[in-house]
Amino acid sequence: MPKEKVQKRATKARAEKKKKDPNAPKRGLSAYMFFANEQRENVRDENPGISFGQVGKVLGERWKALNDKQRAPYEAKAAQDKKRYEDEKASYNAEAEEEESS
DNA sequence: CTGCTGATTGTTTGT
DNA sequence: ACAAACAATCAGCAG
Repeated sequence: MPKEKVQKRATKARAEKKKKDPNAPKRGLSAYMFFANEQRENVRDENPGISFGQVGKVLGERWKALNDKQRAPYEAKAAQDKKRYEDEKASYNAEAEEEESS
């Protein structure tokens, strides 16, 4: 039984308001982002002139259409991107510590 | 120790 | 510049 995850997001609105972190270490991207970067061209190429709504949906379908192996490269990228985020977090931690020290 | 939540990431298109 | 569908994420916090 999947837990009803009511994901309510408002994009930038959150970053603008809700002040949580001093330097906000923004996490890394997600497999979808890398996958979209490659597929977006392919999808639009097969669906010339389709609107964002169609592309977005079709894109998602294709994403899952891939096997774990196909997503592997994207997940791998996501993993690497996450590492990048780790660096931000590191700086964020250092800064937070410094601030505390100060 | 475990799980939940929130914030975030990038694409497309349109105004 | 931002809004939403599309999907992943996953880090930090709390009981």
